[in-house]
Amino acid sequence: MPELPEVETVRRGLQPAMEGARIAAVDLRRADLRFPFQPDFAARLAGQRILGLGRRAKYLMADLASGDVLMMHLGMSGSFRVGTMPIGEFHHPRNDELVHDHVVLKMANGTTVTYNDPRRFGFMKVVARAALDDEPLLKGLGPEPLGNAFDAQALAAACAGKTVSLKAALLDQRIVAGLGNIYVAEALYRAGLSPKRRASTLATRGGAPTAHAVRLVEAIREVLNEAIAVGGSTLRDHRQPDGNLGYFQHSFRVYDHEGAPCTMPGCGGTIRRFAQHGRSTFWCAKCQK
DNA sequence: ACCTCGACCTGCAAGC
DNA sequence: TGCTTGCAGGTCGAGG
Repeated sequence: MPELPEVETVRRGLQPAMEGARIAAVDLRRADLRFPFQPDFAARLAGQRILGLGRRAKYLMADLASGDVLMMHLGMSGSFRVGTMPIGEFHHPRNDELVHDHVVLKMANGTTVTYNDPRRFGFMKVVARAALDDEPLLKGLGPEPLGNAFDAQALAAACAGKTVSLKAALLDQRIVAGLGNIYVAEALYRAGLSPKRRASTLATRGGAPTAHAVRLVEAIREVLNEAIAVGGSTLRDHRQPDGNLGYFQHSFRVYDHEGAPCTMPGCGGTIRRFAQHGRSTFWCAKCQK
């Protein structure tokens, strides 16, 4: 799924249809996604005006006039459509994809916002805004990688003493929130750091950031900003709500590039793939140390 | 407390 | 052609 740049792209695409609009009714097409919908889920949405649509990590957060917040997570294969028109110039939904339309928000102005998720790893949940600080799903989340709280100091402190690999640390949403398998690979490559390196090597014994930590923070910020600027990455499942494809997949330098030559100037290595923590890691062993 | 691994689900592509 | 296998952008909870 959708990592931070894709979720942010979805947020921006949904904003015009959702912000300021009122939810007239909610059509729940099944009782559960990753877990069951709350019994009062639809009732708490019906009739509510959406004041704003935000994002925290990979969660979309719709602020409702009632004081509730609708949290939405796209899992691995979740996506939205606005309206009933075929989505975009590149893609027309097939009938067998419509069976995965699980939630339809019927807005008072007549438009519909449809959540589709074949694998159903995504979910939605309503939480009182006043209770957000105690929300278990948000509680342990680390800083936003594009926010002020995320810097080399913070990354080093979070990694200090960690015996896990750098790859595992960056995928850990408690350390930094929003990265996934693609952008971790791309950031580590740009920073010239091995995914196998121990996370603790980003900090000195005193816990201060090393030069590696500084480089990595810059690489993370850079790759996320570039991806957001072009609408995220489009793999087989994901597309923007307006149907347009993201373009960042054309800018992948290592992810899904097994066997390709390393493009770092003067490197001459080859991009390799191996399994790490049950997921594919792509990297160049020659220039990532 | 840490860390690893399996589980959750469907669809697609590659291999036989 | 059809079957089987492995893989996919995430995360949680059980177990070591």
